[in-house]
Amino acid sequence: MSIYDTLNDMQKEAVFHTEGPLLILAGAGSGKTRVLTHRVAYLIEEKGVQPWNIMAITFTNKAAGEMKERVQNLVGFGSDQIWVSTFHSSCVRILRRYIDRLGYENHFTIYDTDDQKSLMKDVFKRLNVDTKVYKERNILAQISKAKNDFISPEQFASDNQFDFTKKKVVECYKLYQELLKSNNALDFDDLLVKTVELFQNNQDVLDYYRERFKYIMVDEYQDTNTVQFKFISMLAEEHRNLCVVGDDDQSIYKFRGANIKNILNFESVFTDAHVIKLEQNYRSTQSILNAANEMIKNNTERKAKTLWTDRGDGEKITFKMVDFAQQEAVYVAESIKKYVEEGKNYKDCACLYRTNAQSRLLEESLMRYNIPYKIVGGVNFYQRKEIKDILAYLKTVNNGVDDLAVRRIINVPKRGIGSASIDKIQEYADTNGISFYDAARDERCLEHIGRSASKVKSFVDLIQVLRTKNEFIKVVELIDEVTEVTGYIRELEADNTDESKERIANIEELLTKAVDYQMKAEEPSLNGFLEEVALVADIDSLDPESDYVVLMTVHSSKGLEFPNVYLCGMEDGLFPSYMSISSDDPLDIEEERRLCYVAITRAMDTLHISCAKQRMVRGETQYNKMSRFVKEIPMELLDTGMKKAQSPEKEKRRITRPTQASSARDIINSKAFEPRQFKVTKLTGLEYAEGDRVKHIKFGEGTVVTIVNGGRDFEVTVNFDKVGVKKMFASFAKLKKL
DNA sequence: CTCCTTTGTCTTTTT
DNA sequence: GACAAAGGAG
Repeated sequence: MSIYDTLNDMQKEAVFHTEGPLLILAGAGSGKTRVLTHRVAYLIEEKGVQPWNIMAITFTNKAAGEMKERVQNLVGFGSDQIWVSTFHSSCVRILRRYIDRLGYENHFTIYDTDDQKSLMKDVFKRLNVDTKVYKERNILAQISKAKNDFISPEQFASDNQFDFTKKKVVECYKLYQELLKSNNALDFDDLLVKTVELFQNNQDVLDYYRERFKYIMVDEYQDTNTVQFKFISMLAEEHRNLCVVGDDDQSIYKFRGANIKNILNFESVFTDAHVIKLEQNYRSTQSILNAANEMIKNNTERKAKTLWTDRGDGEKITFKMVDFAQQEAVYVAESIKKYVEEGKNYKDCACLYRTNAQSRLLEESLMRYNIPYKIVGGVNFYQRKEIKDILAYLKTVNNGVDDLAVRRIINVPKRGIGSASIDKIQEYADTNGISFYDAARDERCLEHIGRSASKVKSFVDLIQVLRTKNEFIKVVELIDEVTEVTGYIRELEADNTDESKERIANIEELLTKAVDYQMKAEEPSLNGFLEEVALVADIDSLDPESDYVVLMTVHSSKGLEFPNVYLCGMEDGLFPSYMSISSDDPLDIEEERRLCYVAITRAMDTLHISCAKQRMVRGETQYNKMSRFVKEIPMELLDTGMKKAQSPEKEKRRITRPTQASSARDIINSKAFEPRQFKVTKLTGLEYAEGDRVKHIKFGEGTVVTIVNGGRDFEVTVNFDKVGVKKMFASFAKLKKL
């Protein structure tokens, strides 16, 4: 009996095939992580491969951590020598050692999206770009696309030399790169690009890593882009032991430059590649798989596969259509409540949606029902103002070359250094070819700026003191020092609002993370901390120990599984998104369908699909049809909740019931559970009485005729001047007394 | 220089 | 509808 006996035949084949290129087409839930971990174990224990000769690349830090842990359980000895990490952190590790060969300093900083945007703003200013014509986001997207395809600014220029619309973009790309370099910074895409450049120009470095990584494995291969492909194929070229695992049906990151051809054409690039399909699913019921299979069949660009399981049919998929988006949220909350009352756990439930904006309604509803929840994604912890401010201080202390960071905090908290002074310092820096911080330190520069000079001086002194201290103290203490000396915390405390309290809590959270880092890291350093912080995704913070419902986008849910899944907002225009419907490229819809496939296959036991006829999007009401994807699921797999109705008469009634009333009822019901801490207008005691003049948002002004206490809510009858008598629920009508 | 109001953009998804 | 950026008043 060996550890490999638990694998099925196909999985075994994948594990035992260790030499040469291997493509594993692993359907959702087919145990690909098991295969990967067992393969690592097999390499070490049966093939005598040294652990440090193995590299495994995953998509998220979380996946990397999980894989490490599972390998550890299988192998035990030496597993910490295996290089298990994401593309980005692998590259950072390599670049920290060798990037000086490309003329950067080894302690470079990593720019996130916000930093990129500010830098691009700077570029626009310097190039006199009309912000009415060009958008930072748009230009950055084009640059990112170029980088993902490994196109340098020069190449990009010559590719587009006859395209006048691209002329500005070309200039921006060039200057953007120059500024990044002078700030000693790399953006996310650069991490890959620079590593590949490093390999191309330094044979010795490439040889070193080729020798080191004799066996390479890549997870989520369908989401790799061209640079990433270059990166791994360069590394694997000599030993050719490249094993990639992926599912073309789960390729959902085209917008980020993922090249689905990497997986579809793997066999034509590596002609001797062995291909293995894993189609047995160990996660979901057959009903769920059937739904997923039937839907994904509608895609043209895919390698045919059909998932199956021996788990049995299981329950049908519930489908619920409601009138208003609010009701959908209530429905989900009630359903979760029932689920938990059956003795099950919150943490087994997940609410998935297409866009982050949808989380709000769900959040409010879950709150009312006292259901613990956690939102993944949205505004990333590290994107919050206070966190970015503190980190900018740390960056400035660590590396005064990052102009963005310095400019961000030179007047935070306010110390009387306005934009005029900042501009002057920048000007001085530019003309003398030095960094912003060095300019601020320069006596001669300060002469130009008059009154604020002393203030700039004291800022510089502050940083210098922190720098000196940094030599002796830990990261945690440095953060404490920063928040203390600058008066950052004091200012927030003085504010004493809910918001400022939350900010302080966030800063404390950052301190916890720093302590965490301090204990975990082999050689803790300020630089190391900043680096780790730059590469974490929100999904990495999911804690399997605590019991809460998880809310996230379908994108974030990739690679996860939950016994009970709610798929919300299944409406045409939302999912599939309006963008993909109106696109002239039919492949855009296919990408959405794959996304939907990912969503459905997250579910293990039960899946609930819901949609609303009416919903507010971007401040305007939208009326959407049920998603076309739902229609692609065979009816017999769906439980619409209609069956129990005995007579067709009854059926008809529930459909034609006035929408306002039913929606009001749901909202009232939801309020019955409302714990005290939430600010919702109390139902007892209306601000108006019979005979009062009131105003309704839609019907205009009118006179209250009667108010009837209907138990949970008041039923108000109003005679409106323009539209006549209307009956409505008080909590829903939101009448204002005049 | 700071604070307040107005205006505009966003919403598709993220390492 | 929410939030950031820009513009104007003090």
